[in-house]
Amino acid sequence: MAQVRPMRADARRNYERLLKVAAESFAEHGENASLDDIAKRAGVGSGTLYRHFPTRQALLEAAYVDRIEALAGRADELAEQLPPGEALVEWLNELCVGTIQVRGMKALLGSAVTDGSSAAVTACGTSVKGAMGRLMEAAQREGVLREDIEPIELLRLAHGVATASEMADKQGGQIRRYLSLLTDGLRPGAED
Amino acid sequence: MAQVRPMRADARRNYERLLKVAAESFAEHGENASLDDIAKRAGVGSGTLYRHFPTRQALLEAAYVDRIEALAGRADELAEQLPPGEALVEWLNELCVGTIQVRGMKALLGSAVTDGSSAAVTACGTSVKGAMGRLMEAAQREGVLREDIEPIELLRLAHGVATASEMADKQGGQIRRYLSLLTDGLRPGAED
DNA sequence: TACTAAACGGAGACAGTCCCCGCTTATCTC
DNA sequence: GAGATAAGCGGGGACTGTCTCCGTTTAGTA
Repeated sequence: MAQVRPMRADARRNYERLLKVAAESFAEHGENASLDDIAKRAGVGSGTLYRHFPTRQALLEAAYVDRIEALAGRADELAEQLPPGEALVEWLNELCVGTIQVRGMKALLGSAVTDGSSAAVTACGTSVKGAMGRLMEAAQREGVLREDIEPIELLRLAHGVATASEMADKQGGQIRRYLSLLTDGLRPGAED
Repeated sequence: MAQVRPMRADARRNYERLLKVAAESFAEHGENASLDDIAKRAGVGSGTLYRHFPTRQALLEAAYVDRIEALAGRADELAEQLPPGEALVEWLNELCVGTIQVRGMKALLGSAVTDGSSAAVTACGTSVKGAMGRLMEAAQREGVLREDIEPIELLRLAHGVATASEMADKQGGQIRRYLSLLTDGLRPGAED
């Protein structure tokens, strides 16, 4: 392991400022917030922004890692409080809510489960995949979830459900409805 | 009804050229193809493009209406050839394939089923909704599709499935897989 | 042929991305 | 503390794209 010398104090300061401003900007303007504008608001030149975060993805990820980690943590919390099947559904719901309501997170979560996404994004997707995997295994042990499905597949489907819900209602009011259509299937008799 | 005088010959010519070039460009570069570039390739100024098609949506729609009509027509064809349940699934599959493979159509179909989309787009979505409605009714009459679901909901879910499939594989190789997860549901025993 | 309204087209204002490179400054050494 | 040095800064500028405005051209008409 190569010794990494610590960041220079001014660099660290700027890095942190950028992260803070970026989170605000993405929340306010969505994933396409102007990067030059973020740099300006943080009081740095655009060169500085692009040095710290070479791509929009990189900045997006850095700005939201903690939120995503929290989401992953939430899975284990739910697993303790609810029976496996319900915990899974509940977490899927929270995942979809986050996807829709926290602007900018959709792109991030999306690319985390997309084939061929960058290694950097993969790192951030790993904990979400792990969380999903744990919930699914528990549900499968209980016999309430089919065996022939992978965590990444369900993550993608959740993203799809979020997309569908968003088309119906920007606030995510249809998430539970569409989620239940997915869990129950389209055949008759599935209606509760 | 006000008499609409016919388009001037040069205007009509340009209109048609633009449409042709636009379809090619969207196919090649996706929904974000440069509009100025389309104008250039069609041999007209950008002013002319924006006069005929005030927004990207308008151009996208005009370029793909025939394809969408064809898709709607395909529904009735399938309805004649297959039992209702299969016809529905088959059409959903073709819908998803189109959504993914014909670049530019995703945005269009998406906005057609989105709450609050423009009147212009609504017109183009109407025939798709009609086609979906007919297939669903037949399936419901046969008792192979739950009763408590609307055409627009299934269109949105199909869009979601297409989104999910696209994340797995840009070519749409997973469409049938994800579609079957939707139709069968996530409970055990649904695996065929 | 001459008129006129319809239509054209491209210059230019604006916004965004991203890189380059001369300048500044934090940190280390003595 | 003073000086050396490389890490880091920052904004100018090239580029790409959107979209409008308005002087010019031309199809259709009489």
